[in-house]
Amino acid sequence: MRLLLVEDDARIAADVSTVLTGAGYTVETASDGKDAWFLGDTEDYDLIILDLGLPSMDGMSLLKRWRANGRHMPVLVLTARGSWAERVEGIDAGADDYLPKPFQFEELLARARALIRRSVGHGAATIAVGAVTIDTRAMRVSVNGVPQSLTPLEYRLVSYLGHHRDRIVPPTELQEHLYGDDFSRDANALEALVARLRKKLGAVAIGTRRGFGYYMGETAP
Amino acid sequence: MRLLLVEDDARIAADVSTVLTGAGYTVETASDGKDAWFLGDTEDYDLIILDLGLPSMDGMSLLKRWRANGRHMPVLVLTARGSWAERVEGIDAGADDYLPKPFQFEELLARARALIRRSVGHGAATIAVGAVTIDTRAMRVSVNGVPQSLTPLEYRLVSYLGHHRDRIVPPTELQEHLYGDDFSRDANALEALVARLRKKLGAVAIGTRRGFGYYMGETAP
DNA sequence: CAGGCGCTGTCAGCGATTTGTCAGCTTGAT
DNA sequence: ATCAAGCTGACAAATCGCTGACAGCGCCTG
Repeated sequence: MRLLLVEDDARIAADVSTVLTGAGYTVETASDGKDAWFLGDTEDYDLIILDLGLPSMDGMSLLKRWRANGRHMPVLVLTARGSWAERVEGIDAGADDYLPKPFQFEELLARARALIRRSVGHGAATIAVGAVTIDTRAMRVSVNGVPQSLTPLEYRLVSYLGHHRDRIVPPTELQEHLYGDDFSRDANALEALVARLRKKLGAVAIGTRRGFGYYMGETAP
Repeated sequence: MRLLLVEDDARIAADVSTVLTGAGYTVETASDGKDAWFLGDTEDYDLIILDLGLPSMDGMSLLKRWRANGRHMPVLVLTARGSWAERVEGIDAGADDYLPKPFQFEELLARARALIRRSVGHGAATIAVGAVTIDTRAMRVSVNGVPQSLTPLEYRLVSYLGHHRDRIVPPTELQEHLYGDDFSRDANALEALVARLRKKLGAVAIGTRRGFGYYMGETAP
């Protein structure tokens, strides 16, 4: 984990840095606003610890400018104990957490852990099979990077096949998944659906094993 | 946005609930640990506000059990002003933020906003999508800089879609977050609401993906 | 307390899209 | 070569979402 500590008081910076390093983080330090701005804007940190009241650019503007530039890393703001109005401003400027000075190092560490823990695990759930990519979060499917417009039923079908890639899925299983317990449909409905899908995703995207079912990906001959 | 407030003191619960509702949230309340446990474990909330010291199960265990079950919605913990050691414990148990009582309602709101926007992945308090700008702090929406007067329900809808921009939001999810557990309404109520909103924000502000849901922003065809 | 107003849910009808069905065709296994 | 499984294009039916109108409700004002 890589942290940026923005703090102008050299002694505090050294102390905090020591504690953080001791806790297993890689710590870089910026002592003035310009450095901080540059580093925060160009480098990737897992967390930035930002002291308000810096020379050459105040911390609040720094934070606002990072956010305006679309930087989403977690930021923990350190500040002198202030009024709640000040805290509200800091939070709305895009701070993720706020710690009044003086603070216990344990509390700093706990909050740092919490922020880092929260920022991971936002992984995009996408499945890629051949040229086809399924973004399950956005419910969007693309072929060679080109987004396709699928109907709800079509999407459910690729999604199911994608989740069960490299496996032959029997038609009965697909019917069950697509239509639930509603038996009324002709067996051909599924075939027609597959045909329409292949037209959008490319003929090779979905394979047929005669007598067994459909599949995406690789299956033993 | 749908919130769960866990608070055993009925008067505090009523006050806080009123404030939150006024700020445009859908608020549900649990007054004891068992209810809270069940709701937090089975329902989808954008934020849980948790008072420590409940009858029948204390807040800290509640939080730990949710986390152990893999629930990672943001949780804001309310507690009597305590030692930093207690705060550290709360944070390590999985709390996302911590607010000592007594507190100013503005600060509660600011922290709630911060947690919600962070959990959906952006840093700033205003959300801009196309011509539409949502100021979550002032609860104002403008189109091309021109402020619009929205009804409370309309605001909740844009707000939710804005927070989840570039993502298709299924109608069921919207119903849940607009109406809470009161699911008595006709599906058409939502459609009517969208129609009214489009009349104010412009037809292109909110997109429809037939069979999937509504969205703001880019979800290329 | 009455009246008015704004908000929101319900209804009914309309297009447009999606999906099932049918009929004929292609393909692969034996 | 034969036959059944699977494919495809066309058409019809079902579904979904949009809209304008209306009504009930709560709230404010006079």
